[in-house]
Amino acid sequence: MRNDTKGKEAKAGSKREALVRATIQLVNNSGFHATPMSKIAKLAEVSPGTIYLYFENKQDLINQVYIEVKTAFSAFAFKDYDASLPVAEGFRKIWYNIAAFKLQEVEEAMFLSQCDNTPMMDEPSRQEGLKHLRPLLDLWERGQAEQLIRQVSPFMLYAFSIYPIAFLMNVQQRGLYTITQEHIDHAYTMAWNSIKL
Amino acid sequence: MRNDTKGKEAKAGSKREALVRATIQLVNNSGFHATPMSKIAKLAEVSPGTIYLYFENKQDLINQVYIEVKTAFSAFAFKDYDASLPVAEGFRKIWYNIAAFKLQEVEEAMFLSQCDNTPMMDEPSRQEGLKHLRPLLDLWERGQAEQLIRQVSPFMLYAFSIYPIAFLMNVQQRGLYTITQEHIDHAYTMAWNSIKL
Amino acid sequence: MRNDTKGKEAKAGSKREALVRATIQLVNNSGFHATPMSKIAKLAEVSPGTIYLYFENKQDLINQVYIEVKTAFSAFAFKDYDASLPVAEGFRKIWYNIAAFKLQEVEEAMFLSQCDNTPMMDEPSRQEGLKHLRPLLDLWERGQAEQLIRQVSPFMLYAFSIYPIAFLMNVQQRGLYTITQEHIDHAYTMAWNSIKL
Amino acid sequence: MRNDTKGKEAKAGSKREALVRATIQLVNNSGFHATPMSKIAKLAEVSPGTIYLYFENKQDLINQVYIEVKTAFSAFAFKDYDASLPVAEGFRKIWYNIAAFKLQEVEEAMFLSQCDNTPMMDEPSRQEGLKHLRPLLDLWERGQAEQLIRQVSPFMLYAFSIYPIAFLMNVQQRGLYTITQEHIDHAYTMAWNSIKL
DNA sequence: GATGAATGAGTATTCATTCAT
DNA sequence: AATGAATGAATACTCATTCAT
Repeated sequence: MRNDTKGKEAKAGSKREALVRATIQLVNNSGFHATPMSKIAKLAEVSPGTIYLYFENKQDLINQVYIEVKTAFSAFAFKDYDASLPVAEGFRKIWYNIAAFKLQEVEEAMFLSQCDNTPMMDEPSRQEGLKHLRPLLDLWERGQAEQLIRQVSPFMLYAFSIYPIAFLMNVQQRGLYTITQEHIDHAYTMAWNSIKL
Repeated sequence: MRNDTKGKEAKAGSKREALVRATIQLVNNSGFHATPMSKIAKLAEVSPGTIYLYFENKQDLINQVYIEVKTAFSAFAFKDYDASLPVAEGFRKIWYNIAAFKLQEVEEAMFLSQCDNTPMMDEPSRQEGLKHLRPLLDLWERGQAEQLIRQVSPFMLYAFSIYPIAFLMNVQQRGLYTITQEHIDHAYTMAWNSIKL
Repeated sequence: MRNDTKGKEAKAGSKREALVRATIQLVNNSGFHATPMSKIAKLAEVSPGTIYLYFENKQDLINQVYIEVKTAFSAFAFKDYDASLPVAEGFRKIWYNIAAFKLQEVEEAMFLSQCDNTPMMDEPSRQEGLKHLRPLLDLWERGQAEQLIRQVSPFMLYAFSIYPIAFLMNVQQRGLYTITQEHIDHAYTMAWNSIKL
Repeated sequence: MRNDTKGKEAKAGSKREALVRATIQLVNNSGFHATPMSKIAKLAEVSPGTIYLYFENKQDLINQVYIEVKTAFSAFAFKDYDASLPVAEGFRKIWYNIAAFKLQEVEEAMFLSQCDNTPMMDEPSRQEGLKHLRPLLDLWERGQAEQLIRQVSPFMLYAFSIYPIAFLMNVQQRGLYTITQEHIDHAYTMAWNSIKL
């Protein structure tokens, strides 16, 4: 059912897509430098040479994948979010969105986590990725103006309210811990308690 | 003036030490797989062949370095800590110790952070590294029994009170943020607020 | 404005021509093996696949280009030459023609020079190219019969009277030397002095 | 007789030497870009990786080989030459030396010829190679001052008296022509006739 | 005829590891 | 213990060639 239809249904761009998916998966399992291009090609059912039709080189490949996943992440994070919401409600919305992403879209989330904690990413792409958080930063600023949020750097707010979710995801991924809806609700409370005034 | 004194001042085992230091530094800058053994040897002023007198292979090298740094970390974390201290005081002590480590011993801290967020470490070594946190887990258990600490998994407590420090360190390391004593005090409050009942 | 006119002005066969021109230019700059087919196609504003409509493969491509340029060369060399001319006059005519070719049609001349000094050409094509010099060899034979030209192999006559022009062209091409009409006249004298009796 | 003694007699530097010889031979037969490093290694009976112990990369390899062969060439060219000799005698000496080199040390000579007529060499190395001809240029200058040599650029003198030898070598190498001592003497006369006043 | 996406064999180069000294 | 020259398997990337459209 795959080979026979490949030429037809899998139109333009499908190979690029397959490569992106393969990259995420393999980098998650082995890390960037331990993942050969040939393996990526094989998993994507594509010739090694084909990679270079869509990406300039290995670095460009993860750069592009990173941007793409980061974009998907923020789309997810701000889904149904409205900047006119009250601060507490807005934060709750975003926080639950991010938690949902990290715990459902595990592959993507793990990939981002590795990119963000490793020297494999080059600085320009990292900067590019940061931009996407703008609405959250704006929300926090508003919250601080309204005396609802602690008067500390957004880095600090992020560290204590968002970053912990990544840890929980990692731990669950390694099979050490299983996160239920109740856990998530607890986690939200802890996040909010740490940043609220 | 270098060669002639090397043999004297740098007794037996000094080469191992130099290799460990070199590994930490280079892995921080480039990642595990992007760091060649030859570079490690060069920075340690040692022949490539010598590495294999002290370590079985590359994987064994980072494994050993990881354990070593993790041990140093916990020694630091529990310095002057006494299990008979009241919970709040005990936590404060440990938390400030860990923060001091992360912000002063940056090289070691960054190395651990990379090990913990990357597939470069094998599972046994990872497990080995976890053991060192025992006293903190005990403290939390006691705190929960005394109704001082939230009734959630230690993973959750760790995620919201300890893990954020690593983020702050990363951000400072990248030159995006400078952490003062005042920031640390704020951070402590946020950490405590998130886990206290 | 490019695509719509291509089909009109550049009738059939124009693509082949463009490919030949592109090949000459690129091989001059980088050598045969350092010139990818894709680059040739790009410079000729043609698809890579199109090359194989006109040429069997890469080797066939330079073979054909070589023959073509060699043919153009001899047409140039024997322009206005008449086998009934006196030997000295006939040689002068041919020599100046060749000099003019080498110094005016630099692209073609450099291409030939590279083909003749490199293992990139296969022997059959090389032989094919040699045939074109027949009239010059005949002239020399006549000159020897008339005791005007040294009794040595035509290879020797060629080496000392014709081959040097290629060197001058190379040197001028590299910007080390500029050749004026006066230089050419001197060169002719030197050529003639070396072969005359 | 080779394998059994390899480890002993073939001390330091022997591998480099073998690589240089292999490079000359293979580049002569196939050209620079058509010669894979692996083939060079195999012919030199050395591992591919070993090449990079002695040479930075492929370009550095031919650069070094070129300089080395060019140096051997000029040592040969000016053997027994004494700047105090009369011009005609000095030129005869050098010319015969060069002819001897080109016709005896065919491998080296062919290698130089290919380097000098191909874009494979980078400009710095080419310049470096040129320096070696100094004594010949000095001799020509003196000859011009003494009204013995034509008042033309040394490029022209070289083109007509030295460069032709390379052509004869090529032709002989291809099996089209066999050069005897008598031919050489003729050639010398032709060379001298072209540059003398 | 013409295209250009796709291929996969081939290439330069790197690097963990060994071993004779 | 220590060295470092040597290895060769592995890797990123290129490019001649094909073929479905």
